[in-house]
Amino acid sequence: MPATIYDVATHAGVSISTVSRVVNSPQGVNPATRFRVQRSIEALGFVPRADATARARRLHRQVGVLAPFFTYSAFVQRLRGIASSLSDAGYELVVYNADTPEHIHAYLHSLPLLRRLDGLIIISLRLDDMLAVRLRASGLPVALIEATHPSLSGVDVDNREGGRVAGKYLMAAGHRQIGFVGGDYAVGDYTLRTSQLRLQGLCEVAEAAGVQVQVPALPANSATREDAQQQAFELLARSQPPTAIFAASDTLALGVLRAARERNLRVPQDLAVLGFDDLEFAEYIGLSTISQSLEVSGRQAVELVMAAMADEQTLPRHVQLPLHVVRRETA
Amino acid sequence: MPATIYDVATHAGVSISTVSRVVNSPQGVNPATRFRVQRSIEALGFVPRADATARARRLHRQVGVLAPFFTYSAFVQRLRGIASSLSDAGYELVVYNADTPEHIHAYLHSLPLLRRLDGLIIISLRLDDMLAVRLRASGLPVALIEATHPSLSGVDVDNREGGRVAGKYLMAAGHRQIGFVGGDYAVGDYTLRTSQLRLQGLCEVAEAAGVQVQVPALPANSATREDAQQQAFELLARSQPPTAIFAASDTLALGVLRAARERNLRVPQDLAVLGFDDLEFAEYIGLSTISQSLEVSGRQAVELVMAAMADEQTLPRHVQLPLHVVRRETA
DNA sequence: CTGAAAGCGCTAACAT
DNA sequence: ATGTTAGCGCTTTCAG
Repeated sequence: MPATIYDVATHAGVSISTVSRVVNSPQGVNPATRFRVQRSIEALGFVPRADATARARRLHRQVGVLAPFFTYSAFVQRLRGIASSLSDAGYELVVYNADTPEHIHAYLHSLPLLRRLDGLIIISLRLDDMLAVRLRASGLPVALIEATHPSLSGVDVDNREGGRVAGKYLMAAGHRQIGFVGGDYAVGDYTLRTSQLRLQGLCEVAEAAGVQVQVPALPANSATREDAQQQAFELLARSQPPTAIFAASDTLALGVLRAARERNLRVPQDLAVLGFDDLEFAEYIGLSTISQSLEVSGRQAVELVMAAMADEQTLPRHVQLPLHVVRRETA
Repeated sequence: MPATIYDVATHAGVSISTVSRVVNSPQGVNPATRFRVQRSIEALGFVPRADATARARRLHRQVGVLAPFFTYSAFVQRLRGIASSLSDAGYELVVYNADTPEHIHAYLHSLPLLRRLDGLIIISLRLDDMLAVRLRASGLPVALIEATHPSLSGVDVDNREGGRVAGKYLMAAGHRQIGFVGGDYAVGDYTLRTSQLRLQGLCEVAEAAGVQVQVPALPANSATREDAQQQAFELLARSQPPTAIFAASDTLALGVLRAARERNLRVPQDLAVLGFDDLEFAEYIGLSTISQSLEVSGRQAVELVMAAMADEQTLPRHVQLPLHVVRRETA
């Protein structure tokens, strides 16, 4: 059994308060006593147990991340930012995998009551007003990533603007027939419709310039590479196929690339392909894409929860990250 | 403030013990009383606080994962398996990102003493005897992934055999000049040398068949795509370049693929490329590779820690996962 | 079947 | 400067 604060106190011939003090505010204790206690601490290998400390302080030094987990690789990128900021701040990261609406619901309702977390970061989940307000009232500091809500702090990007940026970029390269491939990952009522927004942005600028946007007839209610491939096949089979395709995510772009290869289309000469996200593999495969600074969004979210943790009354803050196209080889 | 067990007790006119009983072992409580208490629980929205319960039970329902985090995407795949098994078992997952030897050291020494975790899964870290024995003695149930040690449970694959499998596969396809591209991600003394082992396996079977293995002159002390690309360039510039390259990981294979493209080599006609890991993107890009069932390894590790948690005295178990080649388009 | 009371290992007033 | 003591919110003997 590891040593407790009582063992140290006995060993050093002082009270537990003194031991606690030399651990937490050494300056307030007599140097001689402090030294003696420190020796005892080392001799016994004493380390305050995190749970006992957490309980007494009512501070757990853990923040949670709730997300429709590995279904979408952008998650990992954001998590990387979260993890490193959190660890810099001396907090642990606990991950809640929520792939189904039921799981999400359960977590969202129990997490605040369990009181094990100092803060919670919610990724890529649309929250309705009731839930947002309830979370806000629960006392558990929250920050959103990708989704936003007036009553909760959040980081996001302007997805519609992302679509515009993509459209302008492709038009500037001379394309007059632009295809779109998209789909959102569905998690019931929590589903975020970023793909839709990106399409809207694309349409806006295309329409203004008199350029055609071709959207697959297939329902875009999924976000896998396979779906994207099918969508691309459909587009490419048309009488006047697009010369460029904007995919709503890098993962989907992979499907488009594959479709192009199977149809023996050269990229970007025969078909330009532009993704969205700038995932790690995008650089690897030379995919041109719209970067949304995923890692930064994670860091920002940590700042936001921290702010909420520091002052529960503080007003929600919203930050919008910039978007920019990363030109590589596919468009 | 959320309701406590005292509030419920008062509300129902019973003692806290009774409330605790209806929550934890309802069958031992008079149905009438139980019903009354249950009504109070619902009325007050009582949920036992996880930290208080954890403290009283000395069971936190959290297991940690320590790994040189996002440096290697195989991590994510394994984490997926861990996360889902853990959540099935009603445990939370806390992630410790340890990119530097210092961090790793610090975590390995503090985690057992902090006593916040019920178990720990350590990924891709070589532990020396002293550390392994110390961990074993610490009382914190541990399971290793990718590394193994006699005194700790672990899941791994036979990396040397992986190299053999790769070599045989490539030779069966007729290759007589096989290149190798490799490198291990370095984390000081904790560095695992799987790339080396895979190379050894390759050399074994190649030698036995009188086939040349070409290894880059560059020191392979890194594991990035860029390094792999440089290594591949070097190999391809030789007077008798390899007709196939075995990359020690899928990520490295990406670099080889890139090098091939820049040299205008058709894959697999001019150059066959075989990876290792079977990461998610391998399927996307049609990369032939050696699968090592990453997700399964995560699930297995959870089983191992759970076993260790159930009985601290239990002997360490070691499981070795099978390897198989996944034939796709690059080899 | 139910209640009283002793922990769990700390921190943080409050005393001295 | 240091010690005493009351929590923190549960679980779990031990009595009754």
